[in-house]
Amino acid sequence: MTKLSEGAIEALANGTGGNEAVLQLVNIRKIDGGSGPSRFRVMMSDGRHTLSSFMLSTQLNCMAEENILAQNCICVLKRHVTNVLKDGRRVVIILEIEVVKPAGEVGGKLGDPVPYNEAQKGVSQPAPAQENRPPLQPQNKMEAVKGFNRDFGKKPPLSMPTTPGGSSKAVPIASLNPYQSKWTIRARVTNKSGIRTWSNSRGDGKLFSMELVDESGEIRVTGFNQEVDKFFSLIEVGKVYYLSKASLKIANKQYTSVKNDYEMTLNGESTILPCEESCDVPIMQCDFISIGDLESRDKDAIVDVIGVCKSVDEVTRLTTKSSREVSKRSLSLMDMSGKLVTVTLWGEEAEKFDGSGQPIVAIKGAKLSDFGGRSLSASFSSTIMVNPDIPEAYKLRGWFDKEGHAMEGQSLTELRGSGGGSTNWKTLSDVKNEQLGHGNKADYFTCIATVVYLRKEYCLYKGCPSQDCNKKVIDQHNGTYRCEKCDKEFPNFQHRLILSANIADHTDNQWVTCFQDSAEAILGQNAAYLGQLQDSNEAAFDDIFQQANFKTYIFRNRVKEEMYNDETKIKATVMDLKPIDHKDYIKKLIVNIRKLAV
DNA sequence: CCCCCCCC
Repeated sequence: MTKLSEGAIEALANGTGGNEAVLQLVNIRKIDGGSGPSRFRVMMSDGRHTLSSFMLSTQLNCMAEENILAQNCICVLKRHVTNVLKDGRRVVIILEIEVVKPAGEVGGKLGDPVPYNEAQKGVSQPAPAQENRPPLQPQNKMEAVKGFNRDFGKKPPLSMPTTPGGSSKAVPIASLNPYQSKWTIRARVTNKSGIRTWSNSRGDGKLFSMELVDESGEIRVTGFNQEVDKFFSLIEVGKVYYLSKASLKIANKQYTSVKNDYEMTLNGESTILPCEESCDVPIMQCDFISIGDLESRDKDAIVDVIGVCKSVDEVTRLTTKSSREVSKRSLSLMDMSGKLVTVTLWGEEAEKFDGSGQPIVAIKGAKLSDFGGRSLSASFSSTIMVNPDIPEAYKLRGWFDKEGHAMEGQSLTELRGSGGGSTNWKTLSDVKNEQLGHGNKADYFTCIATVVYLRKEYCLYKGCPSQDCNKKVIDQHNGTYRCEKCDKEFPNFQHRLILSANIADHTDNQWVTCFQDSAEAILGQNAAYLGQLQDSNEAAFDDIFQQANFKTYIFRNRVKEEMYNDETKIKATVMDLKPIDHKDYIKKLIVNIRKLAV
């Protein structure tokens, strides 16, 4: 029998509620979120009182939508903040909640709770303390120390300071929303961009952005034009500021790992003041995932990782496809999963990185790539911390010095190319005999093979014209083309290639799929021209396919098991191909012959 | 109001 935390509702209603209260959900209701995400209002009971002024933070909406939070379920309130409205009423925003008994396993309403209302507050003031129940204590020590949500409305606790010069209190970042405009937060700057300019059809200007953190959460802030002039030079990474009044809008998650549904835009009303006194605002909010778990994450996911820098490469300069010069440095991180992953740093981060002494490196907001299996890229929005002063870092340091240093570790990033590791050369029969690509992960191999057949049917498709989308568009037969991915209609499309090729070596043959770049390389023509030719000159189009046959290349392929109506098949995709460098190839053959001779 | 994430 689950026991509810009697008295918890009264404490929460008075802003003195702690965490870990066991409550029953009495009612949950979706309210119109206007232009923002929908919100859920929740009524909770502690068996004695009910209170309807709970709001689910939007991050937890899925718990309501998936019916995890449903009428009658028993929950533990793990983390919350209290917001005081203009009229003095309090709203309890649920930041973290755990269902300990699902709705289906609870018969009905527990006890006979009556609605708690503000009127009772004055009368029953000391009542809860006299009762025979343990006081509500946060179980988590960290929360007890930081405890910004206890004692709300009494003396200002450490993390809920009085604003500079003033009467009001700083509010937690997690409580910010677009519907309240008069607030001050106190937060630490964890990341600050440079000044960037832009120019497009909608205008031009300059901007900078930064990331802020406090005990409750984090948020991204952007300043444009005048706000750049006003605030950019004031902001220093690592320092704490009071920030008042800015616009909140829905964050576009595509571009950031900052865990907040909103982001902030500085406006003419905004003020930023450095916080001079020392305080316990955290350094950074990270949600580290184990390096071993990177294997199961999707490509392009934005993740936080921490590991020992086992090895580091020299910095190199390279020119990008768009002929930009950039510095690059790769390093290898290992954690207690015993797995290693290659991380690429760019630009200034690459230049200034010092990996000597195998430091602990934490990266917030790294992008997961599927290059060579799994690798990470620390991009402009990432924050790199060397030997950060956080518990995870000390734990890893201790582990590595004691036992981790002796481990070989297993890399998720397959080394290949001339530097570092060796190319995984296979014949096509090896690929089948060794069952490459079977199991959950993809395998990569390099082979020398000859194109023996190209399927010219369906090799061209109408692709989305927007940059880097490439998704197939739907011809609406009214002169417009719809892209489901961009959710837009266009007056045009661009031809893209997806070419099925049969390649063969002396051992076997294999169907492979070539996308744009590799297909263009095989056909020796670009997709736009092929698209044009397909409709205008069939003979010339056919000829291109004839000419492309029986040419030999070095293919780097990826093989992976895929499901096609209940049947698993191995799908091979060409990652890249290049002509044979005969000098290199002969060297390789000589090495192979020597091996046989031993 | 931006949204650049690069290379093998």
